[in-house]
Amino acid sequence: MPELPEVETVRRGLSELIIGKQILSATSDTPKSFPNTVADVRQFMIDAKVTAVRRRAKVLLIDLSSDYSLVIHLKMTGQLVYVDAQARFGAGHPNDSLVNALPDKSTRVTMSFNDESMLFFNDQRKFGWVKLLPTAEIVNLPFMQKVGPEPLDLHFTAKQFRERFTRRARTNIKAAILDQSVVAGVGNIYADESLWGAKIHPKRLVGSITDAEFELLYTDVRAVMNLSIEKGGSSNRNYVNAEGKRGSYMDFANVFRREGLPCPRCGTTIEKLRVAGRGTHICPFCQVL
DNA sequence: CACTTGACCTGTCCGC
DNA sequence: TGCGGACAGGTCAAGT
Repeated sequence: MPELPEVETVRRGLSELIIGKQILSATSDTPKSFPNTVADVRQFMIDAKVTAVRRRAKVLLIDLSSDYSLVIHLKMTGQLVYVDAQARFGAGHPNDSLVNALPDKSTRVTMSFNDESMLFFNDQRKFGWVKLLPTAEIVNLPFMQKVGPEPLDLHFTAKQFRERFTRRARTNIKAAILDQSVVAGVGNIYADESLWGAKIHPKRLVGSITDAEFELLYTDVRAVMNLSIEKGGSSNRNYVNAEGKRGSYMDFANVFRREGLPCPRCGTTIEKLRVAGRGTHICPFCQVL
């Protein structure tokens, strides 16, 4: 899924597309994907206007004028795709190949707005979810309580970054950096990319990593995420932005899904291994145990 | 507590 | 062409 840069890309897109619009309908055939009752939807969602679109870690928050919010996690294969009235009804719209097919068999939630535009939550694997909750209760959710700091926060320092890892000293760095309670938003792609950037082997124990290496990792996590946001995220398989378009970060990836190809830094053949239960890509020359 | 593994789902790809 | 198994961007609930 969508890691921080992909969710941020969706957030930015939706901010431009749905703020101020009034929700006319919201339906789902998949209770697991959208557990709220019809009565809740009617009372707190229908006729409400979108007031803001926010993000915390990999969670997207759509605030409504009812003081409720849609809390959305895309997990592995979730998409939020907006379709405007012209794309729905007009012929030859530039977007039509991607958005005219909606809804499709992976559509889990369908919403419509007062300008005849629509928003679809699609999710092939059904791991993701949309939940309608009072805005004030979001901070009390268990995930929100324990999630770590935003790595792109201007006030987040390298020292704070390093100190977040002390609790996880006895595990490997890949497992630790994927742990959302350590730092928010890093997933499998950006874990591999940033560890390559900092020349740290993903199996290195956290306790063995030096301050200088943490400084590099801090810099690379931020650099990789900023670049990916600039490129509209990574479309490894399913990911698309709010307009149904793919991101291009994978064209700039150094190791992720590049096994068998040369390391851009030294030319050594990139290898794939398994670390923390996840497919993991390294340069065996740049990243040593 | 910290750490590891399996479960949740659907779809695709790869080897036989 | 079919079938079985591994694997896929994430998190949780169980185990130890």
